[in-house]
Amino acid sequence: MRVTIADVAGAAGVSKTAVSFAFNNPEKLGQATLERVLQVAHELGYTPHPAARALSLRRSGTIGVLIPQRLSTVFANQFLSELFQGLGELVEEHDLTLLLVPPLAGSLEGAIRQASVDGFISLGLSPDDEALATLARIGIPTVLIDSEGSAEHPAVNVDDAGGAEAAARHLLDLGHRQLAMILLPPTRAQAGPTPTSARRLAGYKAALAGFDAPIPYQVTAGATMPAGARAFESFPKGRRRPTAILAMSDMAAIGVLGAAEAAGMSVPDDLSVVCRARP
Amino acid sequence: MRVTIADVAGAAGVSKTAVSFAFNNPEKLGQATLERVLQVAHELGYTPHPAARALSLRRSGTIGVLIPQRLSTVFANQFLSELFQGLGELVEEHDLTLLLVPPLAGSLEGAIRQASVDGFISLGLSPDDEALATLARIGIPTVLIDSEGSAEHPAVNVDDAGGAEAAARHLLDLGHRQLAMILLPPTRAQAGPTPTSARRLAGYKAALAGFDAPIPYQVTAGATMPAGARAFESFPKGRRRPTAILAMSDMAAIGVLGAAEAAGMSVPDDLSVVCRARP
DNA sequence: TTGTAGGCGTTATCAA
DNA sequence: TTGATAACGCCTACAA
Repeated sequence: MRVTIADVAGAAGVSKTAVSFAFNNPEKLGQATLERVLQVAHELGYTPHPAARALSLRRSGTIGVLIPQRLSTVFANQFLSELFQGLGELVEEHDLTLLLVPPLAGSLEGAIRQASVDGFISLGLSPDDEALATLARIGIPTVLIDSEGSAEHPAVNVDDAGGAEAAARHLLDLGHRQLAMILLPPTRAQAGPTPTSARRLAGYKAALAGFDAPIPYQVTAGATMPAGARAFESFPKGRRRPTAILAMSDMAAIGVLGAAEAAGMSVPDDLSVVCRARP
Repeated sequence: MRVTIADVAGAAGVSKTAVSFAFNNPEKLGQATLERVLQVAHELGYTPHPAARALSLRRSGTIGVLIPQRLSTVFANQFLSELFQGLGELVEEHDLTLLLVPPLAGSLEGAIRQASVDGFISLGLSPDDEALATLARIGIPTVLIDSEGSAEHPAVNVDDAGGAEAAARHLLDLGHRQLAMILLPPTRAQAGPTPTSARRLAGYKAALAGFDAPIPYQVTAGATMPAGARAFESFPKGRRRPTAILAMSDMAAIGVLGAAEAAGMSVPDDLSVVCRARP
């Protein structure tokens, strides 16, 4: 049986209040009482029950991270990995803990119910996901990352357009005029370019608007090395051969590097390649 | 204000028990009542308070993972990453969630107190860590990974000796007789070989015992590529040149690969290299 | 089938 | 400074 505050109070010959104070408001207790209570508590191995504490304080001290993917895929993802590093440092500063909340038996909503958290951080949840509505109804503060914000849920997002524009301008500033863009493929869910792809493309175009360069060659490639290599093969040859590549996917860019090397080209001497760390 | 079970009961015109049953023992309710309660609960956005539930059920539905390192370092570690993949799948099967518990303000003990968990999995905690004693006193079931087990705490560990023996035997079976071993360096904390290094070395020796091979060349190298390259440089030349390497560190092994290639050797034609995925 | 009441372990209010 | 006592929100015998 777990040692409760009453056990400690009994053993130390004081009231439950005194024991509680010993842990939470030590200054409200006499020196002698305080020491005795703490001593007894330690001997008995007493620790406040977190759930009882959370219930009473109406605060659990943990932040939940809503993960729409399976937990197993999270750790392989470079972007998420870095995100967690930052989150980890941040919550630590505030004496909080992180609760990773992947879908429970396929459903995020079920998982949300289980989780005793003070707030959620949601990763890339679709804006129309049921879970977000649930969260709003229950009234748990939630911040979105990588998805469209809404009235009840503020969002933090990567500046796709700005980043893309900076990347493109960098190449143009270097003097490159024959560019090639490797775009992200549409996802299965929806036809047409993904919002991310569209925003980055807009950024590229914004940069180009300030320069007198021919329209860049465009090709779509999945986020894999072979896809990147195929994209490289598809580039125009001769005069219109691109001298710089804007790749939206890291993996595709790596594929380009390999293909370029195989073709006897040197990066960055013969070819410049820019990409993003985001998948 | 959070919607409670009483609010739902009031709105639906039933008792709190009925509402509770609707969620936990639906079969104990009449069809009509059940539907009405569920309907009202949904409209009001009611969800059982996890802390209250945990307190009452004496079970929180989450497993804590005790991480002696800072959370930020965890995601960079290949071994831990794979471990989490497995853990993630496992807890999911049982409708549990994983709570990552890094040191809170530098102290694991403080973090343990915050965490409302049914049990802990501890990663590489030193057997004499205060936190383990605390855990035992409080009485939270705990399993150790990567550390010595004890009476109160069972442990799950990598079979260092067995794995090393298998690796060495594999090379010997391939016909190699001139082996080199790249051992792990002692940690700063203690002089002499680490327990891991010692167990693997014992495994290597056990394999060698069954073969008529000269005593392998031994060199110690840190878990870095340059250290591996230096180890390669230190190998004997000529007749006693090793034809196969047993490396205890992946990174060192990669260093060996690079150095071998630079030296014009082909792997595995001129040299065999075996290593382990564990850091 | 439904309702009443007590307990889970803390914290916090209010007297003493 | 200390000690009862009432929340906190839920679950669950037990009784009706």
